[in-house]
Amino acid sequence: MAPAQTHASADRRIEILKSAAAAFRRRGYHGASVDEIASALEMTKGNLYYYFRNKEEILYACHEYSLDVLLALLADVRAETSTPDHKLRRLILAFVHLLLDELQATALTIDLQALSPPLLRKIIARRDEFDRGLREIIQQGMDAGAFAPGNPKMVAFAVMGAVNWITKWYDPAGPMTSDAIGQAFADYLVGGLTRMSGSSVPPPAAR
Amino acid sequence: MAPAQTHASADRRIEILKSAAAAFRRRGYHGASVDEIASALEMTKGNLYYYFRNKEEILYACHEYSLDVLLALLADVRAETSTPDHKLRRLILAFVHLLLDELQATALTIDLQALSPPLLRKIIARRDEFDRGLREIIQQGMDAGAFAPGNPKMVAFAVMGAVNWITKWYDPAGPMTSDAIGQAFADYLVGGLTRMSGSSVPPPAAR
DNA sequence: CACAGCGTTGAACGAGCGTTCAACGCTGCG
DNA sequence: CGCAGCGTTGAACGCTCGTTCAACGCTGTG
Repeated sequence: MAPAQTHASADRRIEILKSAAAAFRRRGYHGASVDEIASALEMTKGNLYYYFRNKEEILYACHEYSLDVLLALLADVRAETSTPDHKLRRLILAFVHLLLDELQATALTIDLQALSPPLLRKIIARRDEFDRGLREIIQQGMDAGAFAPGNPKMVAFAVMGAVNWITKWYDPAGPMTSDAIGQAFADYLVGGLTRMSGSSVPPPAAR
Repeated sequence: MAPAQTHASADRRIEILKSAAAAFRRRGYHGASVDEIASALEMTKGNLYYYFRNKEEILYACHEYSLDVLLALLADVRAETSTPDHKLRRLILAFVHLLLDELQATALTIDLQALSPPLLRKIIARRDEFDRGLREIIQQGMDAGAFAPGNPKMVAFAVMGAVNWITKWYDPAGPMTSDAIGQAFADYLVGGLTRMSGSSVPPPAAR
């Protein structure tokens, strides 16, 4: 009946990850204490070690979880049969939504480099996978002439930066809902690439 | 003869700040040890306390220094008598250049929230000043019809995010020079806003 | 009722790190 | 030459925090 759980109460593990992600976002990996993560859940820090081997494994699991979610989204968008600009738009909208409403605004922002090399490599490999997917969409748009020509790698980095940076200023109590932010970002980041007609309008004045 | 120095060897202080900024970027504020900062300069950690009261003051000075540089740039650009799109373009180009070549790729990225409230407030006030300046330029462009209409606050956040994020992936030994990155980002981030004619072309297809 | 084992506790340990400080060498001035 | 003081040293202290672990309660099963 209950959903598949590899070992001990997977739900509890996820609660811990959410608390940890929030703490890591606020204070950074080294700044957040294990005790702080536990207290927020009204458990003792010793108890965390029943679910995770150590603090690093918690960080690793946070990144894994975020990447699971984001790569699933990417696969979803890729499978669509629509134009690159629709794909990019949907990707940004959903990314912002996931980031703010599901991932404790934390996804790819927290200290990757705190991980030891073997774990680090695994995370980087998957993050690169996401990057490549994003670049592919942008490249397709450029090839089709729907997007202004440019370096898709740089554009992808710019998009990722703009979106991930939201973490730094977003205030759930602020005037902008996560939806409104997503719309505004998609408008700017996709609209800015899109050339009016289906054909070749020259790139903007600036050289 | 020597340039103005408030107290003890200002040059030495700046060397320390550079080392600290680099360490903070790699490991984060809490992850970087005072000893690590000192060792990189072949000094002992005790000696750092001759120049700074404590670790927090070093972090504070890093932010102050970065903001000095960036606000000077902003004032410079503001004083120009050119169109908003030229201003924005120049701001981005120079920001990228400063960030990568002068500020150890560290500017606004390092744990602000590690600062105690009084210091934090001072930094945030100046960062907001920069934000306001950026928004103002964007607003002017929208008012003049040179930029597509939108929420200038969101656009400003997106630009700041894209640029500051460079820190996370930039590799001085990589294929892209800081200049090339600046060009690519300015093309995308400004070009994306710019509407073709001087007048009112409707915003892109997507709603 | 007895037993098993999962989830939990809280105390204790040990390492790392920020910070302090008394003492030292070096440089330049009187 | 002797003195003053700046810049530097390195050892020591104390606190925080990650991690360990033996012991405990609770729940459900035989």
